[in-house]
Amino acid sequence: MDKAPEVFDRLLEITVLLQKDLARSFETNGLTLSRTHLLWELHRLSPSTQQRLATALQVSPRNVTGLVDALVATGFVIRAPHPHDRRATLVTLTELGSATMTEMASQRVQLSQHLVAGLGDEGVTHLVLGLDTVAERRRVLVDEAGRAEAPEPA
Amino acid sequence: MDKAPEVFDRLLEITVLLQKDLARSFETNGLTLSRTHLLWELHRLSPSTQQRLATALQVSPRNVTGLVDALVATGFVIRAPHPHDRRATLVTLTELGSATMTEMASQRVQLSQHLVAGLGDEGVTHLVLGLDTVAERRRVLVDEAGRAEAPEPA
DNA sequence: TATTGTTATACTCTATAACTATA
DNA sequence: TATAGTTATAGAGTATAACAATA
Repeated sequence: MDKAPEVFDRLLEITVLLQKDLARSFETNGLTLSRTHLLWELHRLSPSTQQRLATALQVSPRNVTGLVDALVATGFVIRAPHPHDRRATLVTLTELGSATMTEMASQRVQLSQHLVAGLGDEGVTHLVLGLDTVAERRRVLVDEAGRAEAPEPA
Repeated sequence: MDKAPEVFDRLLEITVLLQKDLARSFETNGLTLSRTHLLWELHRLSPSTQQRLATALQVSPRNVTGLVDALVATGFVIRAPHPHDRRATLVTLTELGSATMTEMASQRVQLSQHLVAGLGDEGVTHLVLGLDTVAERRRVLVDEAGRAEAPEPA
């Protein structure tokens, strides 16, 4: 009974569903998945240039321009000139943006606890260990593929 | 050291990365994530009406029309009239589509095994148990939210 | 010369609404 | 009357390329 072959499919299926759940819940706040993702990174990165956000999100600078435009229009962030580099813009969370992210952080903690309810401390530890292993192995694979100049995993 | 609060974030992060990896590898075959998703469902559902695909993918019928158009144009599927219902269309994998999905299935098995390498049989069992628990708990949450008529998890 | 962000352009995914042809 | 699929329309996300201002 080797269950390894199914791991990837289960991981993908669960998270696709969770993402759709999330997207639906964001709509309530007038947010989309991509915009929320940016906001979430900004929550960590404090005031940040768009360049930095583009790198963090692994997305084109042009894309960030559009997302920030929308978030400015809806009042979640503001643009301000960079104090030392007049080419750059600093994007900052407004109070609304900040409050929304704080709220979301606490909802995520709650959600996490719901999701693992019934596993027990040991079960959770095993799950996290498993997820970390997967993340690490993925990184190794990507590195190898990158070095071979031939992206190949599917 | 309660690790439960992080479970959701880790799950999301890993799968977002895996999805991007996947999308990149699909490009090699002239496929996108959504089109591959449809192909993957079709691999299970044999000849299928577009309506059924729309339900399986949780997507609008109009959307399926577009995806199938693209897959027909690139030779992965064909449309054929439904034998008993002249309103409906049956979508079927071509040899190319079928071969591509078979190949992908085997690549996913390989990828899965890579991803859990180092965990050991027991570790894998724990991981799968954890993922199943999460999936089950999510289902319960969605049901509850649905009954309360107020989608609420975040 | 290199970098930051923008305008221009284009493609994909997605949705709703109105319509056609069946059932 | 209800269902299967399409046309029409629209908005969001994404990318590349060309360009402006600045470093």
